[in-house]
Amino acid sequence: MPVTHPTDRSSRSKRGQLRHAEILDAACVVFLEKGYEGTLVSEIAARVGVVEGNVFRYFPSKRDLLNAVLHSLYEPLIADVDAGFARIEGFRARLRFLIWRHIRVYTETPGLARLVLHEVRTLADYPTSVLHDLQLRYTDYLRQTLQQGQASGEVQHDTDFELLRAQVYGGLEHLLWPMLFSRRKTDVDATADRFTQAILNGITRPRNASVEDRLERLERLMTQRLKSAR
Amino acid sequence: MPVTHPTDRSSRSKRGQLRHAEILDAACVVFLEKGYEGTLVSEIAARVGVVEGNVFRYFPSKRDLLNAVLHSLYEPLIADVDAGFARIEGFRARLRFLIWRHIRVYTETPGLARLVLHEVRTLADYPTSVLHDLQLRYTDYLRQTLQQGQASGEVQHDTDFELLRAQVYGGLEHLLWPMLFSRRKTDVDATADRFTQAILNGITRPRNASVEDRLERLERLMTQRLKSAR
Amino acid sequence: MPVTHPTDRSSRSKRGQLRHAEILDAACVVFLEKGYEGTLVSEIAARVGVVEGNVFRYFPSKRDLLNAVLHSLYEPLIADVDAGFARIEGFRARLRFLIWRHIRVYTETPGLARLVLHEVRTLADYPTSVLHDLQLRYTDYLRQTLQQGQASGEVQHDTDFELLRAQVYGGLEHLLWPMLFSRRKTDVDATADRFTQAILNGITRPRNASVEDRLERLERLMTQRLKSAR
Amino acid sequence: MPVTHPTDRSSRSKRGQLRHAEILDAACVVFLEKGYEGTLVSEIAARVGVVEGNVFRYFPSKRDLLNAVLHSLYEPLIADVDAGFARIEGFRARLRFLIWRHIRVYTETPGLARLVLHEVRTLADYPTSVLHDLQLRYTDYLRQTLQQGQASGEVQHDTDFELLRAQVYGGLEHLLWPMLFSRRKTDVDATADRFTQAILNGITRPRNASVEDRLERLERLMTQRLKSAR
DNA sequence: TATGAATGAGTCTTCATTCAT
DNA sequence: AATGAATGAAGACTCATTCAT
Repeated sequence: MPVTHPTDRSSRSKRGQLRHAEILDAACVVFLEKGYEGTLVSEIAARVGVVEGNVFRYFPSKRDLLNAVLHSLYEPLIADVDAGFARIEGFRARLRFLIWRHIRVYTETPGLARLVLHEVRTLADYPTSVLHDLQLRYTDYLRQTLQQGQASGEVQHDTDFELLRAQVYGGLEHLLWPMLFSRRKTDVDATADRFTQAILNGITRPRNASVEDRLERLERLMTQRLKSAR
Repeated sequence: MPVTHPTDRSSRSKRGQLRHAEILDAACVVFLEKGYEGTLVSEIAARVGVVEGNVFRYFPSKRDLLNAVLHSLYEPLIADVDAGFARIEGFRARLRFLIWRHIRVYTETPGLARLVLHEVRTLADYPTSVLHDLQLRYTDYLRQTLQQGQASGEVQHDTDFELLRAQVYGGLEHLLWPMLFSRRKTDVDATADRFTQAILNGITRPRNASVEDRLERLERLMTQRLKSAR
Repeated sequence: MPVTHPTDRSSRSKRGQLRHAEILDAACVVFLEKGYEGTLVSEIAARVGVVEGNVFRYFPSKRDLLNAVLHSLYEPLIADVDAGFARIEGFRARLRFLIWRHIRVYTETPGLARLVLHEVRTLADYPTSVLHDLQLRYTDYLRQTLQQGQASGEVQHDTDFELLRAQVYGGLEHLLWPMLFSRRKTDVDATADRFTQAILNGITRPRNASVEDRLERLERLMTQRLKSAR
Repeated sequence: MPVTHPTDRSSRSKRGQLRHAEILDAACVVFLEKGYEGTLVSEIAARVGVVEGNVFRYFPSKRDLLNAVLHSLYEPLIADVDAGFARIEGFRARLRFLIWRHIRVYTETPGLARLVLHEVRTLADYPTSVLHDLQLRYTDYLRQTLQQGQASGEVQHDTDFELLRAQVYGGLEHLLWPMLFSRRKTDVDATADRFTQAILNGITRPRNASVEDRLERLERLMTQRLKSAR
């Protein structure tokens, strides 16, 4: 699954590849910090220590540079999720993992969410963009998890994936957004637990919790009586 | 003999009020379509058919114009929600109403969500902005609804409002976002039902689906017992 | 010496004359405070309580309004200097009066000096302007005073008026300019005395300070001589 | 690998330095001719033959450009005055030199005085500006000269430096101002002589010139008589 | 491969002045 | 005589991108 760029990597010298990476790293930092519009190509260049125009030797446009940055951030993330999937089994555990991992994106790469949601998705050409593909791949693990839950009977059969995806990623986005600006550290595990719980069971009280208890007791009693009566 | 300013509504002629409204309408269209940064004051002016500078007779700055637009969109929305609350009773019905009404915002004012979430909230001064107040007022109905649900015992007592709000509005945002670009009409009622259901009950199958089955069995047993006891 | 304006005064109603004066007064305040460029026609209008465009019914342009303001300020000033001249006699007393009166302009109408020197004289058409005439009339009293001093033998016959005028008004301008921004009150009389002294006698020590000493000695000698001669 | 900015002189190519100088020269001409407000950045650019925005590669703002212009004009001037001071001794000669040199500023750099006095000193931030420093350095030579004159007994001990400075630079400004618009050449030396004379001795006739002569004669006579009488 | 100069199309905002009513 | 809407010509500053060297 090699990363490919419009400019053929093979046609670049060792020095050139280094420069390419330097610019990418610098762009990463600046884009995450300032967003797309707020980022100046000149600042990226200055950070690398090259001249403004030189950036365009490596990336045809600011937008292409952004795409490369997104690519470089998403690929390891997706790989990490993939590894988690290989390690973790069970519908509930996997759902919780996906949520937990996503929260970590917010805490470890603050700015990525903003960049993706508030800057890039706005651009008119989003549906055809590189980012769209990356997001599809990233969210596909949730689709698999849902299917697994349905197969195991833990999840209702008619649960809509689109809706679930919206709930998970949209909900987390709103929940975590304010954190980007607050000083408080987020308790990743606790937040993941609460959120997963809400997704799984909703907010209503199991109305018949005590009913069940009573039923169970009754059944036990009856069964004993019936046995002993025989 | 008070000093009058263009912003004094009282000091504006019929024609002036009309122009004010025209500019506001045009700004509304353009802001919703292109976002804040993407909007040119010159385009708004052109749409109305006046010179660019004339816009500033009515609104001191581009930002003020945006605020006026947001105000003009939110106020009737909030009023409508308020009316709904006066009409509708019961925790479940109200929750469903809030969700249903929010979906209608997306279908009837596509772009508002994007404008609010992807453009304005990004601006550094958001917390002190007019929009922030409007959003607080808008989302407060959900807070009331949650409290009502907890009071009536339908909702778990420890349900976090922040989390619920994130789930509802964040989830709907993600769910409805693609609709802005698709041609399909959204079935507002069906979507509201499904979403409300997900929020209330989560996605897992109710473990106690067989309560009735078991009751039936118990009844059968008891009946037999009584018969045999005779 | 009636003040004449491009718009014939006779063609204006009583109300119109009042408005004319109101605008002039307001303009006076604002021009003195903010300078020419810094003054907005709209602010003048607002101060009067009329609409921006209405100012132009009374004064064809901002520049004309400025001229009228300068006129209204200089005429009484010149009249006052004239009255002083009728009252005061003698070269030295008159020179001191002119200096003293000019210092009062700075203390009583701060802003006029700035307006004249730093704003108006800069304009390319200064030499042909109304202001130029007013300044000529204002400074002519110094010319008369100089001639009087020369006639009485108190002033060197070849003293250049241009130079004297420059020394007096230029020197005072520089001396008093910083005062416009400082909080300290100026001692008008003391300043006038010092300045007049500098103009009259320069800064060097009178070589003949000891004339009286020497006269005294001579008188002593003569007295001794006469005594011994007896 | 330091981050380089256009303002780093070291990071500029030969061509860049040339352009820098070209812009500075053009700005010098236009600022001196039209003043600060009257100067358009676009005109400076046009004069150099570059696009308007390119000016901002070399000078961050119009105001910075002005400062650079003032710097480039004052520094050689101050250096020249300093050299004059090293060459010339004596209170009178130095005062005359300062006046003479200042007149040459007006004849050789017409517009500088206007720029400094009528445009820049007006700006609100003058006291903290580059110009303020330059002016302090420039006028400090007069302060030294005054002290020297007082030390040698040629100048009254209570002469106020503020007043002298005002007389010299304010007087010269007024005196030379009309020259900026006249066609006549100024006789620098003659003007310097006259002005210095006025500053030193004022305008009044040495009332007791003949008195001294007579006294001197008397004293001589008396002394001789006394000697011979013994 | 890199530099740094140059471009050009904005972008919001200001304000004296005119004009229809 | 007054209103207030409308105009139009700036005017400083930005920034992605191109290009000659």
